[in-house]
Amino acid sequence: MKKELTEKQRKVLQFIAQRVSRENRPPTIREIAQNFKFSSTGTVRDYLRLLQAKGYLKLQAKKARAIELISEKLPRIPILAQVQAGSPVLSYEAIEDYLDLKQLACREDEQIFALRVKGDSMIEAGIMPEDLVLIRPQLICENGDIIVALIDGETTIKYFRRQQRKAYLQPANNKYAPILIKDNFSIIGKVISVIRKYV
Amino acid sequence: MKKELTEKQRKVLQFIAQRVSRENRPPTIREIAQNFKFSSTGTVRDYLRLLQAKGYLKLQAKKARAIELISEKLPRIPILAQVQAGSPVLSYEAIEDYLDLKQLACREDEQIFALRVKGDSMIEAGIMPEDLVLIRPQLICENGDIIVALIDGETTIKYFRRQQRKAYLQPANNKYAPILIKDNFSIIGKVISVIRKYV
DNA sequence: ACCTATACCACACATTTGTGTGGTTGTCAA
DNA sequence: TTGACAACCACACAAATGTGTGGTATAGGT
Repeated sequence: MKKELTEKQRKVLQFIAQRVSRENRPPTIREIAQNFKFSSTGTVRDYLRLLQAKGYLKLQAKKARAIELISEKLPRIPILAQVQAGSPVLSYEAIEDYLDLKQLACREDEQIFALRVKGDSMIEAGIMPEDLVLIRPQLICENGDIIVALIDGETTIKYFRRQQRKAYLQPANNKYAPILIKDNFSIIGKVISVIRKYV
Repeated sequence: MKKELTEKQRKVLQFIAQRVSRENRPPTIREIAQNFKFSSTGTVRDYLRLLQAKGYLKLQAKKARAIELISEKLPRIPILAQVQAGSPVLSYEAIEDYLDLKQLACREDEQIFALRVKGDSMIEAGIMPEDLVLIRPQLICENGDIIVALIDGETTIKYFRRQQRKAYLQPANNKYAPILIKDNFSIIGKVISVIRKYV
């Protein structure tokens, strides 16, 4: 079922994918023609039909911008199991999975939000200052969760630890001591993800 | 500049946003009319112009499906500067920015890929085992970059350090010693991002 | 009573856009 | 040499689509 693409065909497909990603809508046939300096719309139509025949996209007849990309065939961010010498060859065996950025934030109906980390209290858990942490709001949490809590009016990110009848907010930095939870405390949510960007 | 929407106007905007999200392209005027059972395209056009005037979207004249949503007005993942008590109220002042997952991987024409981290050699840089690191392939790098390199046939993530005429791969873990770069060495790319998911 | 805004409708029109027909050129394998 | 396929072009046509003009009805404010 899966058929290989020529270099040119791949470029056409990639152009469409870029447009969808950047402008949130597919290009028209004439926009594609313009990009590749084709003087005939027929050329593009032939490409589209070919790409459709090979299963890379689906066309809706007589609709404007009716190119539906088949997502499983799109260039995505592959998670590689192993890297070979030279330029990273994307051989089939090496691809462990694909990264889906959308699913980082899970469901759309959940009110996920992000916080920028201040301070080094979770540094031993790999949460560095200036990292972004994604938070799923929830009022209860389990022992060992990394949570965002409000204590004495201040936001803090810590491990949640329960021992016998007591609960603690525990930093991941031996410079700081655990905080016994008493009053003036509320849980904001659970840290579900950490994101860091370099430069 | 920012003006409030009526219930109906909000529903029209929401419908457009849903279509963009689900089908990766905006609806046509007639598709909107059909959804809301408007018998005239003029009705929809009036809504669109109104929404444009209020800053919720931008129309491109005489183009099909040319509705560009103004993203800052759409529900996204907000990066909060401060969190208030109770459920996180998304007050205007608290929102520092919005998280754009797409821009994590930068340009699409770059062959970004991801690796799952094995081992604890970069743990003091906040890169933990099982984290995903996004890699931008490049053959040269600067002093201090965190890079993925192939040394003696093995993939490794380290700091790249240059001193006088020598270059080292330096772990971020004092259990391990820096590795002097000699032969059998090639740079795969630079670590541009770190992503961690809990549960 | 008058003005403004929202929320529609009907219909014509022009442009955009997809589609069909019929080509050319070159390569590669049978 | 024939056939298949990639990679194009020119041009006409019809359908999809946005736009313009000119309406009606209702509600709220002044």
